[in-house]
Amino acid sequence: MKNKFLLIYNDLVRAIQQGKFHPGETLPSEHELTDQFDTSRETVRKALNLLAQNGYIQKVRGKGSVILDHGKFEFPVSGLTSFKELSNQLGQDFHTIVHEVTLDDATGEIKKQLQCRSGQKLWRVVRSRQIGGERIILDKDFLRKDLVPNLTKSIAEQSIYDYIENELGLDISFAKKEIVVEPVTDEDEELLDLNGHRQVVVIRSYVYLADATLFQFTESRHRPDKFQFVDFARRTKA
Amino acid sequence: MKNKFLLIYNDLVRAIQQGKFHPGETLPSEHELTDQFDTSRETVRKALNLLAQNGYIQKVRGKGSVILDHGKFEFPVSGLTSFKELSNQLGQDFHTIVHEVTLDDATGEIKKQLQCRSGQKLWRVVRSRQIGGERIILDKDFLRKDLVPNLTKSIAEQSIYDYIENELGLDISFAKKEIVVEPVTDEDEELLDLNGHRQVVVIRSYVYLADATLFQFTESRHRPDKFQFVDFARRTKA
DNA sequence: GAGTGGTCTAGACCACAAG
DNA sequence: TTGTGGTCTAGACCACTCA
Repeated sequence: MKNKFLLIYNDLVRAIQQGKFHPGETLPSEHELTDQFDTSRETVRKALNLLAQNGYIQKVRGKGSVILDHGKFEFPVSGLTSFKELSNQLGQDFHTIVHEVTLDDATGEIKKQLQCRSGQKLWRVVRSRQIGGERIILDKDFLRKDLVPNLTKSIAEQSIYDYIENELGLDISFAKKEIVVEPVTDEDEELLDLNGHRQVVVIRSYVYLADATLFQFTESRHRPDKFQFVDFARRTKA
Repeated sequence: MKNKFLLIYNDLVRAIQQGKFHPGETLPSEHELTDQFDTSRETVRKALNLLAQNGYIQKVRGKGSVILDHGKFEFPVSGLTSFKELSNQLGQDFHTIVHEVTLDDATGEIKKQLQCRSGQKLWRVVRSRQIGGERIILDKDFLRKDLVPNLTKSIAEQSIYDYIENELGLDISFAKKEIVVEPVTDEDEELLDLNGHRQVVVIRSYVYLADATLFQFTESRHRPDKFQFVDFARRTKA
């Protein structure tokens, strides 16, 4: 970690999580933090803006940076968290079942969605996620072969994100998601323990790298009674 | 509009929406924009960071600010958009039916969620949202009476957000949301055209003002076949 | 009036991409 | 090597809150 503003950010997050500051209280002023961290005010402000973006504080002009009650909300399925990170956080009884790791030609809808040229090869990965003995989530991933040359069942059993970021060194940057509810398919029936449910919650994600190339499309199908999505949204100014 | 960086932001958004820049192309460099807008580079960067946050561009070191295909995704229920704004955007056949505008004592779960003192009065508003002749959404709002002294059926028929922001001058700033799927209640049966559906998608929102006071709790219950949520998420750095 | 955060400046040096 | 964005600085002035 070499970025000064990230150091400050992490310091403050830790301090808040350790309860050194309590919800409703204010952080030290920007001027004080500037002195404490021996830096410039703009750098402190960069760190504070990150804290605000992530729901730790709310900056109030004339008053200070107010600590928010961040802990009240966990973020189990929010943002770009991968399933592996999730299971670590929740520490429950998780298991991944890999049904398919194949290499196909890009066709039809998927091809259009991934903006592929003709002849582009795509990895197709199908996995069930088992939680507490029940298969709750069906994940169907499509990844561009030119960006991810090798993919094995064992990688899919661990974390594909881990592999992509740490082994391949690709930088996953942002995603667009759509959440809808749809009737169950035959595939859902086969690969999930639906418990009589006739609909699933479907999260379709388009995942981009830091250089703005779209490289993955994921369809994540959740049994509705186990689905939760948490979101923290700041209002965009006109 | 007096903020220079917002001026630049709005200029660039307009230019992108008008197709003066196309997806995949890059914006003029920060140095060029600094000259064009006769400002400092940090101010240009503030505007560009806003564009990136809102999914218009992706900044790539060494290359430039790449235009993203923003238009492919509409944002019908994302963020803090109110129902009124929605109907304007979609230009469909919308109608709001107000069932209840009452003043209650804060009690039980709601009281805890809004962090109220004893004796705090709360507005309780119940509305159905009719789209294309069908009652699709049931909105139940709870607002703090001390912050919103007057609320009428006619305000509830228009936009409560409008009233709060433009009439009362309160500054709605951010919200925490939870999305889950739940079985229908008797109230849902009565106030929605469920069309046989046995479950609804429930969005619970906690809405905060700019000074970090929590002032509203909303439960928005959607018929699943008409529900859609769209999200643009940037990865948070460690 | 003192203290807070919000905006803006004019420079500097660094890391990365592409020719 | 040139041009790009990323970080950082040391100041300035403004808008707001609160005593």
